[in-house]
Amino acid sequence: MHRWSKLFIPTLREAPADAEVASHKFLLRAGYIRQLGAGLYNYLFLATRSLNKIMAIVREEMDTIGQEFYLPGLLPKEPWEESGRWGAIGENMFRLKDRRGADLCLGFTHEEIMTGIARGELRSYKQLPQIWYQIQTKFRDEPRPKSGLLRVRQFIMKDSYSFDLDEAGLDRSFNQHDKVYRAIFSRCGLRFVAVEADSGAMGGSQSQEFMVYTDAGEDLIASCPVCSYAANLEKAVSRLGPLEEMAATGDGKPELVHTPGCAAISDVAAFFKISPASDIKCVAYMAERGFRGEGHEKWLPVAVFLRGDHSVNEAKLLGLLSASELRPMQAEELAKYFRGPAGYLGPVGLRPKETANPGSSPLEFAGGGDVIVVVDKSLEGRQNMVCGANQLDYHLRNVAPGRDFSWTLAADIRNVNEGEGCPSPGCAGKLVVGKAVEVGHIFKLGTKYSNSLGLRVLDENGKEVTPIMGSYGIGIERILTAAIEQSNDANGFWLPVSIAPFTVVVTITNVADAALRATGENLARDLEAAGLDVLLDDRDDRAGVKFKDADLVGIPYRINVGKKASAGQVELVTRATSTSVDVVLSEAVALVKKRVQEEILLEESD
RNA sequence: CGGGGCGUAGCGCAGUCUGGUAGCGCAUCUGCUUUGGGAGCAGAGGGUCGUGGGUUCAAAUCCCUCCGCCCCGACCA
Repeated sequence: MHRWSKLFIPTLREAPADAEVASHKFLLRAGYIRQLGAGLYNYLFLATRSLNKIMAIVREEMDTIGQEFYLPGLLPKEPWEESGRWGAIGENMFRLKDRRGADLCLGFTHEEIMTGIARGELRSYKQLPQIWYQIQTKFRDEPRPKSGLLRVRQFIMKDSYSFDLDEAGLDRSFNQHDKVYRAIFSRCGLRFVAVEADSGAMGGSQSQEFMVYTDAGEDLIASCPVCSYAANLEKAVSRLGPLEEMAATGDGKPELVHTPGCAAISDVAAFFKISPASDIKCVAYMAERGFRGEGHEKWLPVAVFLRGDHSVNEAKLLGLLSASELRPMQAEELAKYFRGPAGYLGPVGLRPKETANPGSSPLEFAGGGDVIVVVDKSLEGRQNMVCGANQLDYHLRNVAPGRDFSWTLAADIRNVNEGEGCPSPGCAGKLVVGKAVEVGHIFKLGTKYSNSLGLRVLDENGKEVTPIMGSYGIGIERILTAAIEQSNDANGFWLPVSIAPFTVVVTITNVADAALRATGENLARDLEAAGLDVLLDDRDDRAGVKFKDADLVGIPYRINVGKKASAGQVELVTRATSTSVDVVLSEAVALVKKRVQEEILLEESD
């Protein structure tokens, strides 16, 4: 039996000053974790119990579709060179040398290693499909660790990898993961949503994230309250409402207008008495293609045009250009490519580069032209717009995209705004945007790794084929942090029974009273015999101290053994609702069991 | 890496501007009282003031170096 008096549960009355988000504060205060360094935490007793329960659920569910492995965290360079990621990943990978000077890294993710195993062993289509997974420590040299366990440099991940013969097989593996992930997060008591996600510059056809809404999260999610549409803002699209075009002036051709001091969109809109939606905003970037090392292309000029009331989504732009990095153009570059200053940039008169291979990825650009001109789709077909004239203090009006200027690419590169129309066909809902934390991600990889590492099997015709892969991740600590973020108050937090370090704490209000003590001991033993995880608070402290601690540390149920015990009664407190009921001592075990059972059923039915 | 902030007892902080005995609350230890919402009284322990250097009779305090941590921006579980 676990006796609080013998355990190391260092609770804090005050949170350390540098903890900002709720989960970070409470994990520290409740004695779950202690910080070792930036993005590095020691997990103490309670955290370890909770994480073990989470991993047990993950394992149980994953075992229904896959096989558990355990790979090294310390990895040689060679597989990463074969895939090209030794150079591509850059600073985010921890690198080291062994005593002989050989390059090694700390495991960041394991596509290369799993694919290497497959390459060495898989020979026939008859051996497919395979789903291999592991629960293992990952190391990432994050540019900025933050928010306690939410973003760290060492964390536990369940990662799995699927190998299939064809697209249909990949669909099955992907859907199996989708189903299993939903079961895992439900059983962990999370209120989550599955959203469409960006698959990044790496290609890949489909990508879905599992998100838990919380202000501590770093992602923005657009979702429709009417239908089931939900997407990461990096990927989200929307339907725009109808717009009234401005009337043309003069002969309807572009007309130069003196607009002194009107550098900002709001100034321009006020000057012309138009809505920002009728103004063309310009954002000028330099884009880097390829990655440092091989195949590196130097900075390319990119001019992005979109509606004045819209903003550029850099993730979409990166994907569109197959670029690895973006930075704003500097003043000399603006002068070179636009011959005009910031605030008065416009598309008219630019010479757009042409794409050498329209529609394919990665895009290549033909010679000729000065700058890659990207136009947001919402500008297509517009009339009589206002834009910068590429000279100080002048704008153009009566500008029609397509008639008065052309472009290299027209695509969706803007951020969705809250209130815009849901993109689902026939849906009239208006999108809402909320912050969320990512707890899982499932991803169709395609043949990137099987190709680069040379994984082939023979199909039924004896022909060599390249298996198609998926990769799938769950952040174990993030399940715990997300659970805390979604269930806390001023006094502490409460975890779902499934992942709480203990299910019930038996609080003996006064251990100096031998009768109370005996009652508490017996009750705790009976609860344990009934299969519950019990913590007996037998500390020689005042009742108030023990109540405060119990409220703090995330245990969902508490039984007070106190003044009514002599009358054969104890008190069952439900932390989530802060409500208590008196219960006859002899019925206490059954009641707790019933509550726990109900909660588990509720979570599993989500 | 760019920008902002911080580093003084286990935790939260004051002291730094204006150099001169290192302090407060909580926690800890001992004793007595108390015992259903972070007890009271009495006593005690605990500090290379992040590091290194400089200025000075004298540095937590002024100057420089380095290190660490937190927050805001580009990455991801």
